[in-house]
Amino acid sequence: MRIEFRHLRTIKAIHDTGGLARAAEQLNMTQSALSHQIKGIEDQAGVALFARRTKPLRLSAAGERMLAAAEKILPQVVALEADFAGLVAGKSGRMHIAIECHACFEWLFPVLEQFRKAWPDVDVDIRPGLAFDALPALRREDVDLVISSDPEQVDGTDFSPLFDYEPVFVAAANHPLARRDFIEAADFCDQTLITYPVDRVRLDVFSQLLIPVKVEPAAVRQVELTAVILMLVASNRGVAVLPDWVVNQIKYSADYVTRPLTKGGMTRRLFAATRTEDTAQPFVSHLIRLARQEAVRMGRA
Amino acid sequence: MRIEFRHLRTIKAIHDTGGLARAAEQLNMTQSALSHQIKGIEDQAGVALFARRTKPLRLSAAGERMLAAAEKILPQVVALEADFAGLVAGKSGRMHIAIECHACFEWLFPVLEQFRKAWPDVDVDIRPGLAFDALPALRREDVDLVISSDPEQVDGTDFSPLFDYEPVFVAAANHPLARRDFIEAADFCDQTLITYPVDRVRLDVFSQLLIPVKVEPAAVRQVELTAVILMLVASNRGVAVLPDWVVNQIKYSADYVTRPLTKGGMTRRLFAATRTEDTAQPFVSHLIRLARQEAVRMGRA
DNA sequence: ACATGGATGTGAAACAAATTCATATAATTC
DNA sequence: GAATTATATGAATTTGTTTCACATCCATGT
Repeated sequence: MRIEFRHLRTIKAIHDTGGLARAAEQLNMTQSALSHQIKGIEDQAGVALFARRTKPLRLSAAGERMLAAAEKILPQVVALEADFAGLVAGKSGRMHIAIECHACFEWLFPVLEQFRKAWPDVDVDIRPGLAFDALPALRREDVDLVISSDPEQVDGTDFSPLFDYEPVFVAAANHPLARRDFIEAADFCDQTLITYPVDRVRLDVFSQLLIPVKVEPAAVRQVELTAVILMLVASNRGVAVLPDWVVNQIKYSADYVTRPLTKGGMTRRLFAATRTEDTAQPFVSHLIRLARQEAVRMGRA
Repeated sequence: MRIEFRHLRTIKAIHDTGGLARAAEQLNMTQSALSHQIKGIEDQAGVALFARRTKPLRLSAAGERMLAAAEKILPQVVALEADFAGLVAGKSGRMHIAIECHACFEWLFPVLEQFRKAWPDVDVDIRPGLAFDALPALRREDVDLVISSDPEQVDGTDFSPLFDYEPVFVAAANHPLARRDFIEAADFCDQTLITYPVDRVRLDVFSQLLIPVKVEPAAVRQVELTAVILMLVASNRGVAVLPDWVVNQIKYSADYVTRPLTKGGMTRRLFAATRTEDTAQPFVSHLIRLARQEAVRMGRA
């Protein structure tokens, strides 16, 4: 017989109540059961847990050590059980997020800051490096939410719309294309296009504009950070296409000009993909609500 | 079914080995048993511990939390079991000491310092406030060793001789009795006697000298600290009787004079009382050996 | 798609362990 | 020292865990 929590609870109860009978009552068992239990541990460990010489059973040296261990360990189990209870009640959980849309970091981060305050027991994280393959990762429970603009009809996966955005053309104020009313695919063929370092199919410019008409920019340069992309654009090292809300926040700068893509402009919609079973979880829907609010806030900025 | 160590071990093994089958092998059980076990916890807690969607069974959010708890708790149990093993092997244990002889603090403390280094896993303590009633406390396992000069023939209690000492009369150098060759009981009847604040029967002067011949000092003043007793004696506020080894250490001072009690001097023997079952414990006998060595050292001082 | 191999899940039976019941034994109190 | 209170013990019982045998499921290659 190995030591089990049961035994720790028993030791503690006997010590607290100062007797087998009272301890048994507290644990909803018979005094006999406890006696057998103690005997079991003593046989197994080969040490006496109690001084039998006296009547109101007192702890021996070994017993004291076991009690000390019990007082340290039991609360941790209680915490674990409470944790589970929280998980069941939807008060705690995990919210690991994959972002297909590279620029989403910008608005997601402040949203998560808010979220953390509302759900302190939920384990929040953003998992980069899943730009492609994000939906399988969702199924696999590697992540719990995927930000994507390409809803797919997958069984067991819900796509909740977050907000619409417009991929816009960005160029330096003195760029030749800056004078156009709108930009077309063909305009890119003699341009250097600066993009995030992800697969082309994940970039709106390519998937929505260039690939369908088979236009290839003169050059493509991949840059990680949004701020750097804008810097390069400002210094006329190339042009870019970014979500409107990224550029909105620096629109006041005279260095950049934004122009719609195609005559009427292009509209895209961002979705939060979640497992159907999780969608109803209170903290999941709350995060989605927060994201929508953030979109409104960005629109005003 | 409540959470038990078994379950923690299971979770950890599955995570470590990355599969039920391998984990089962490591735990010397069948894969089926683990499957049932997991189901048991999941039913009980109402949470899924694993993501069943994938094949190489992966931990879910709840599972990760349980694993975290397991990694924290299991080592503590191992420590407890190691502790027990040490207790059995006699490498660890408890050594709570009661001193009947109030002045024994002086030599016991350095002995315990040495002892602690040799037996770091033994829980050492000196329990004051048991001056009387010390032997029952030993039986009761309140303490594990009693320093006493009154061996009693008690069943199950061993008295190991430590060393002999001589209770000596101490007075200021200019005290009238200082000129005597030795001191008798009758000499106390017009003196103020300074003693430790304990029951008279525990004081050698009374039990060995004054009580048998029914002599009462003019006054008795009780003082806690040895240093203070000597200070008072030096300033002629009274006389005292202390073990020779206490006075030896300050003998060079011209302020005090020591004289034997009765013509031939009085000899007393100090014993260590232990429970018979414990006497053979290696650390118990080692402490007794250290005490005897300390006596030799004191004799030389 | 379909077969295949590796891994997990499940029900019934076997097994092991913990608990209870009834009662003995031991320590404490008056 | 009798009464009282507290712990121990053995056998029976109940409860819980593990095994066995087999069903299922998932991933992969064809």
